[in-house]
Amino acid sequence: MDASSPPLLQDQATAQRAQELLAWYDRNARALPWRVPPHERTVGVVPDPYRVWLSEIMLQQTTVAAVKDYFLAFTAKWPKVTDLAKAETDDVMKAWAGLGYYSRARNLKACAERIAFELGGRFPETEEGLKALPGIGPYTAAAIAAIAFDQRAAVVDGNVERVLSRLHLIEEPLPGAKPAIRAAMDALTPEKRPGDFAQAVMDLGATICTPRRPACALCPWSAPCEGRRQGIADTLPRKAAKAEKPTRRGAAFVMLRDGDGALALRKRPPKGLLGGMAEVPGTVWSTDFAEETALSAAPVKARWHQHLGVATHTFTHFHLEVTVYSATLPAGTPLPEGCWWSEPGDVEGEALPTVMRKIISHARR
DNA sequence: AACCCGTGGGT
DNA sequence: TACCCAAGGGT
Repeated sequence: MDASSPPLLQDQATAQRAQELLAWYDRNARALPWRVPPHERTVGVVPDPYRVWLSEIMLQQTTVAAVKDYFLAFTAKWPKVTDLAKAETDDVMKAWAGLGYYSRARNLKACAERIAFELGGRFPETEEGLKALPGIGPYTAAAIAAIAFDQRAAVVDGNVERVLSRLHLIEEPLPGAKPAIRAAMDALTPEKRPGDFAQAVMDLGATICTPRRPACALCPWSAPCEGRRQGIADTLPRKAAKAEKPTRRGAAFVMLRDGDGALALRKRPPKGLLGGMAEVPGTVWSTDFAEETALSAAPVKARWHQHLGVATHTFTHFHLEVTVYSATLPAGTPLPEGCWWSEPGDVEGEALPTVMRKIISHARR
């Protein structure tokens, strides 16, 4: 189905349903740093596509609360897409550190360069054009097209899946239910204010139609909601059971320079887990890590001290336990290839993912 | 198509 | 505590 053409099934009841949600949104829209509030949009204020794009990338699988400060920091540092395009990749990775899913940061930089240097500094205004850019998939392309360019696009994220699976009592588990949900959103999305409509469904999902204990009494779609009528709204959408997470183990070697306490770091390979981020040198993380032989993997000969316990972290698909060793090296000790010294005041600003900050912190115990 | 890819907050 | 989940994309 082509979202750019009007839906054949936008009958009167469907149109009214959309208008009821927009009216709710006019009164209840969340105020967010990247958003133009509905009352300003009606006066002709249009959101900056750069800010819409940046926020949408940051919000991929990431909560509003976590994104806010990063968004403000990025837009203060790089006010326009051309600023971001001209930035050093390392600086972008440092600014992204802690937000997770680091391929987003690399794609963000690549996308900014494409727009600044190949597209004359302008974002494509269609879903198709947007989706051709790195880091922009079906959801993000639709969201930018609708929010920044008033294109009628079916924006489907996790909120939309939850709200519409309840509204229409779609009981097929995800991801199988995606086509039906997408069709439902397409049928519901109005010609006018498609961006506000998308954000309205998302706000509804975030504040009323929540995963657990939805506040159906406050919902503007309470009356037509089939899931509520059947009393099973809070069980939808159904999802396939997920595999359990194995535990991987490894060791990390915290090298401190005698005198100033500088910390030795190195850069991870550009792709894969924590790609392109800084790390404390260590072993690979595996399910059959041999604790006894860990020290033989130390990057330099030194008096290694093993810290009690382990640093733990949980990734998307595995748990991690890291045995932490530390040593103080005499100033002038040559570092292994690829390592650098990060001085105490600089460590916080390095492109260190959260797991590495935990490991460094553990070395103080 | 199924798997890989982070993190923090809520329950 | 352990699990769920969040404005998903790439391969």
